[in-house]
Amino acid sequence: MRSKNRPSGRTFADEARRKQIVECAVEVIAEEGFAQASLARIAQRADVAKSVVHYHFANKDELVEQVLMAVSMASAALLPERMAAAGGARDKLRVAIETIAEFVDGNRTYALAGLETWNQTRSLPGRLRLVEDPASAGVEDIRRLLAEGQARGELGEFDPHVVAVMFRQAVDAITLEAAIDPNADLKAFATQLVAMFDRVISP
Amino acid sequence: MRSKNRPSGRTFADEARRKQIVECAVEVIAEEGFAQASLARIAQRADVAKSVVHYHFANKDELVEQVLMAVSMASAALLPERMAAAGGARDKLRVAIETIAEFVDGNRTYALAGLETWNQTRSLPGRLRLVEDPASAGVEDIRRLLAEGQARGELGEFDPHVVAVMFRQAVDAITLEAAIDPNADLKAFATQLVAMFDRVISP
Amino acid sequence: MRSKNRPSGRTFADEARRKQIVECAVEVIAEEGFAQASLARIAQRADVAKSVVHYHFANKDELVEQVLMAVSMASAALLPERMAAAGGARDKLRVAIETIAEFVDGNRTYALAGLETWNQTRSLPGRLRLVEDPASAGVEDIRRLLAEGQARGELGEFDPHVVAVMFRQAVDAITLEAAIDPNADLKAFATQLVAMFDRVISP
Amino acid sequence: MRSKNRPSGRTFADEARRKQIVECAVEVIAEEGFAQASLARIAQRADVAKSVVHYHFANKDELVEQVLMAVSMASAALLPERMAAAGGARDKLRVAIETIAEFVDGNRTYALAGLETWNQTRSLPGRLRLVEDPASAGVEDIRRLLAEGQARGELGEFDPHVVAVMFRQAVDAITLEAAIDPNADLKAFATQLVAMFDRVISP
DNA sequence: TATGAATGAGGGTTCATTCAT
DNA sequence: GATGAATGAACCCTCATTCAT
Repeated sequence: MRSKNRPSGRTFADEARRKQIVECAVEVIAEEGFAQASLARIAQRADVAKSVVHYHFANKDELVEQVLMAVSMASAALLPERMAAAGGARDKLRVAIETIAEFVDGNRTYALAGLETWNQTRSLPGRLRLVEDPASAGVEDIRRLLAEGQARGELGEFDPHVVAVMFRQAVDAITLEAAIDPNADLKAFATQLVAMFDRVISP
Repeated sequence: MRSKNRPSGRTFADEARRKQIVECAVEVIAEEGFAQASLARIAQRADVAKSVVHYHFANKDELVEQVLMAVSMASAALLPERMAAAGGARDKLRVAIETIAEFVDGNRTYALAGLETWNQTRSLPGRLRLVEDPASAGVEDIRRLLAEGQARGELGEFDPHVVAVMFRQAVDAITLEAAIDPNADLKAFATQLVAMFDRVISP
Repeated sequence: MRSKNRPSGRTFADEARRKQIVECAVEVIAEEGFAQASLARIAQRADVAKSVVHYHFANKDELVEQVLMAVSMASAALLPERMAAAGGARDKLRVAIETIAEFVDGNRTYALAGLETWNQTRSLPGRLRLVEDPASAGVEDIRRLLAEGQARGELGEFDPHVVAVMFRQAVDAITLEAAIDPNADLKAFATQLVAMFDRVISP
Repeated sequence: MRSKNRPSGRTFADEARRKQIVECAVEVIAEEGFAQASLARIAQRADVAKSVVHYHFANKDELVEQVLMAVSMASAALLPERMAAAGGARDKLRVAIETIAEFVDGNRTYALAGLETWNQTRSLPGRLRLVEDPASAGVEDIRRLLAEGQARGELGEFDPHVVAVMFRQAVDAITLEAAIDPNADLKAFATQLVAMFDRVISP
């Protein structure tokens, strides 16, 4: 199994196949749900044999991990850059919400797959996590951003942990909104979220 | 199958067994995850044969439905009464959050099982819902409460739908907090949530 | 188990229950097929508990045996008397066909249940027969009737065994005809059968 | 599942395994009865895992369908050709009976499996048929043959439907004769059947 | 008498995984 | 690189049967 023996020495073709399979997994998960996303179903969608999936991924867990990775990559593509460009903590939070909403809007499949997968593989006591929370930009990062904003006097009084957690929940809410109603106006939804968080963290 | 022949005329003993099995299902779901909660695993926990579960429940869906019911019952026991007793919309929201946090705190297993089950059975396009969202007290109810508060001039300017959605997310957040950290101080968490929502909806 | 301990000392009520259950079994078998006729389904139809069936019958085989018996009894009620009243072998055969057709016509449920049950319990090498062929009045009896008719010079030349076998098949054909087409004119069908057999066995 | 992806593009080896499994199913059905022919039992006889059967057949119905097909193929191999070669209707009927008897004689397992399967899957009101009656060469075909013979003046007076039905019953009778007595002289049995039908349909 | 409750064996089916080619 | 074939474990479910009450 290449993926185990020389993790960094993969062929281009290799890499392409992997990406294709992950892509198909994302689609199946988003459209039919995580529970329905069997290897057979994914392979069928990729129009390859079931064993091809096992040739490229050591086991299903690795594929799921890559799905999470792929979604994480895709969603976080613009985020750091844009947040860095933003002025203060308030602006950064606004930009984060808007960017994520924009991403979800343009990549509903990825977003929904990420949420589905994340929910189904959430760390339960005893169950090991595969990767870090992909879609939420990291609760801890946000918490720190908020705490620093408070320290700088830019933000008002509130519990940074709770607000950071609710930020992650807001991200999920955007995706859920998209899943429930394919015609939902996510931009407007995001605007209202920004307004809400702004009211919470303003001095 | 009693559950088919006389759905409303169940024996005490019958009902007791059903409750016991539902209880075991709740525990397995909470501790090992919905996907791991096979009938075999649940029966094993109840220390009965697999077929006993089928004797008391027509099929797995009925059992899952009862799990959702049980959680819903348990969580909603005090909520309506307390909310009715509360003064205005702000107070009602505060009471709701505090009551739910109190419930989750005292019934972490139930709360987590509810969230797990709810996530796994969430309506995907094409998938039918069994029962209404149990843990969240109904987004629509909250939205109406908020909208009426605004109409009365009691509350400020904000999008009632978005805030209602975030209220549901807050409820989930409480449960997740409890799941992630068994020692989490949910009362404090709830207090901060109340503060946050209060800032959002105040005039 | 009464039915085992004192086979001839059954209560009236006992006997009535048995008959009722057998009757329900007949109906279920005829309407839904032998394979679908589980004890649960039969008990449900009789509006009694599944265990009641086991109280009155040692096991399922005994119930099936009784079904075969009941059908046999019902179908053979008039046959011997009418055949005895008939003149020669040709007349006896005619009367037999007509009587059976009449019975099937008036008791399609019984007839179909008999055929279904008989087919499913037919003696395979290794499998023991429960009772003798109920619906067909006995191939051997017919063979003897035919052979004696030949010996007496009343009938022509033909193989009594083959014709007897085909007589049994004719009986089944009547039932099948009724099963396939609920509006089939069995009387006419029987008339044609009589004509056919008459041509075969006439001198 | 090959059988789903490319139904007409099966490998040789694939086809061989399918044939082997069908063959084993035929044997189990013939020797132990249709009701006893579970996938486990069939797989056991084929000396493969139960899941192998599911790899080659989508479900049990497809396997049963193939059993019916196989029996049908085998039994009808020579029939059309030989009947076409026969002169008139009387000759065709004679050839049909003799050919079928010959087939049953040389393929008792197939014949019995066909009869068992056919009986168990016979259309009850509400039950769908998988394929057409395999073993009986089609009642309707025979009826037409007879009616045309009558129209041509080649045959005498009789009900073509009833005689066609009895022809099918004769075919079953041959198989049953073989099942009841492994040493039965089917050739002689067929000869007598031919004589019988000849007497019926001759002018 | 009657039955509610329980059970183990077995049913068909799906699945992730392995392996020879 | 790729895959067809096979597998065993586990899944949900049905069944005839038993037994205490």
